[in-house]
Amino acid sequence: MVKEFNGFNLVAHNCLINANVDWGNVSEARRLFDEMPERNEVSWTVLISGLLRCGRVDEAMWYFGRNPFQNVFLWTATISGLVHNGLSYEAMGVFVKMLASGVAPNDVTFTSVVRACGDLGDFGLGKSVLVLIVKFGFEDKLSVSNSLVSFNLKLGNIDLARRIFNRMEERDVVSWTAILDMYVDTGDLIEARRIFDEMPERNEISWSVMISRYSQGGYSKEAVSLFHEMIQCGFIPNTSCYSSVISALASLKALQEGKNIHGHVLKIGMDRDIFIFCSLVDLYCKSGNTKDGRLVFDSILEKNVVCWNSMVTGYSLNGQLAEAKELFNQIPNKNNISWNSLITGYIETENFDRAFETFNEMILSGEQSNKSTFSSVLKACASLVSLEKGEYMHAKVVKLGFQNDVFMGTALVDMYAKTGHIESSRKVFNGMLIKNEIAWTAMIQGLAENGFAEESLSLFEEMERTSTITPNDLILLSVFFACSHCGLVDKGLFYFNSMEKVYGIKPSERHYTSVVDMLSRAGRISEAEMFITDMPFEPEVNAWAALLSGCKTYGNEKLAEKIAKKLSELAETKSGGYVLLSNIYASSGRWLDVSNIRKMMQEKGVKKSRGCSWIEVRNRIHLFLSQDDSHAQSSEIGEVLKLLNSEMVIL
DNA sequence: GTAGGGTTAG
Repeated sequence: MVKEFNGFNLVAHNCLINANVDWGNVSEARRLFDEMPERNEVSWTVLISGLLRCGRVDEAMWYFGRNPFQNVFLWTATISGLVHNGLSYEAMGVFVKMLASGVAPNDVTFTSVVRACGDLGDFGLGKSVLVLIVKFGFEDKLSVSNSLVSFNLKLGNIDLARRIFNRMEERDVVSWTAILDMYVDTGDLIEARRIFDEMPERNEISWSVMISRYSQGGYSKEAVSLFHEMIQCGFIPNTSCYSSVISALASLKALQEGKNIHGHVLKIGMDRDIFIFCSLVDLYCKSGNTKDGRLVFDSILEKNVVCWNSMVTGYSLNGQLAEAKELFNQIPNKNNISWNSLITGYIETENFDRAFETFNEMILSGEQSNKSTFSSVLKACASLVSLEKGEYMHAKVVKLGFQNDVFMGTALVDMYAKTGHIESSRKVFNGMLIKNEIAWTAMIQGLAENGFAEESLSLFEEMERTSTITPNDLILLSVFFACSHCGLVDKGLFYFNSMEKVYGIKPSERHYTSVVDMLSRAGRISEAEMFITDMPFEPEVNAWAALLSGCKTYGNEKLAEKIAKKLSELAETKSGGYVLLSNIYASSGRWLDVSNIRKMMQEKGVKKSRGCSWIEVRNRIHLFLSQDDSHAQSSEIGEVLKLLNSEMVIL
């Protein structure tokens, strides 16, 4: 029996309110509700949950306070709505009031309440709720068990989550997806994939979990191929899948395929999803196309801070720092990622002064610097060889409690190594709780480049003995460098020969050059010559230079002449060739040849990067370029230099 | 009225 009043129908009216909320017409929904001569509990529930769904919390709570009805639906709708708006604390408050009012919670109430406990990260609270769940008899409800599994996963109680999962009599796609996410979270993507393949049922969310985690974990190719598989299996990808796969394509710089998906997304009308659009901005920018990235960015109607950051990063990555800075200034609600993006951009373009300036501004603005900030800024200290700044940053890292982070440790190891303080470097390295491949690389490389060849090699051997890490191309380069500098040629050759067979790494030009250097330094000139001619690709200019320097040390005039000729041919095509050749002539006192080459370079318009050095005095970097006296005190410095020269005694 | 998923920086 439908109740009629004033020619209106109460049930139909409630439906109309709901429909208006769904269409985003919240004001109309409110008007309809306010003008109703009579309302039942459904009217109140529909309006309040609708307002909460649209994020209009204050209005919703205003109505909630005036609602005359007592029923579990209304309480539950309000609790879940608050949780959805990130107001878990308030949600728990409503739950407590609900219990006090005498209305009994049901299974749906508990799923929301457990989620609130998870969002609050409060294990004790969760345990108290569990007591209530048992008291009301919902512990075996599938949805409640699922929420308990997720709660424990979120708080890191993996064993407990697993136990609840194993104890469940009934499992659905949600349970399986939660447990899949557990393996994904612990970084065991292989086990995660096994679970995924064996799941009795999959929906688009299970697919999206697997795809997004492949994408986030840097397994871009796997993400893309799983996406294709998903479509072949007849599933319709949701927005999450699209944003993840676009992000993976961005990492792969697969512009064409990304464009195809862009077109498809527009066609099916997913053109309002901010996640997809952030990834699209990233796609175009990572492929070097900031213009199109900007077009996509400008087309986003309601920009959030993430898409602003994507665009700033895009400009930064492509060296367009002026554009990056301009856009950065316009961000209405910057977060620390915005700052980090700009700082990284300055560092990548070697604008270290600007990087530090921006870092200081960041601190002054009250923005929290995080681990990423320091990992960038420490890199800048390393590039500037600025120990003073580096130590200052180290102190800040310790003060903020970041010192046990593997990224921090690695950045510090590298900074101390690059500034020549290998002892501090070792100290940081030894104190690191977790050492990954990059940390080992930094330390082995640091030792080798600071002349501690034996130590570098023994650390490499220690890594092989004590860790599961397999050497990468950079580590091997350092190993060759070390072998070369302590005359362990045969050892170096042994590792070179193991590269492909044992470690599965194809030697690059730089590895070959390193071996040429190793042989030349040891005086095994003919072997070096043979090696260079047998290389599978065109040798680097540096390889010839290494051989030439060996010839000179060991007095092989004939070969030296041949190489010099070869080098002058190469100089025609390779940009660094002229510079190298002129240096070689200079070192053997052939000044006429040197000046000829310089002339040739000028005529051909070849740019030589200028010689450059700097010192740090009282926390300021003083930069000096060759043939340039723009330093403010250059004339005084020149005078002092003259004085020092006159005082020098030639022995 | 419910539980599981997504975008940016190192």
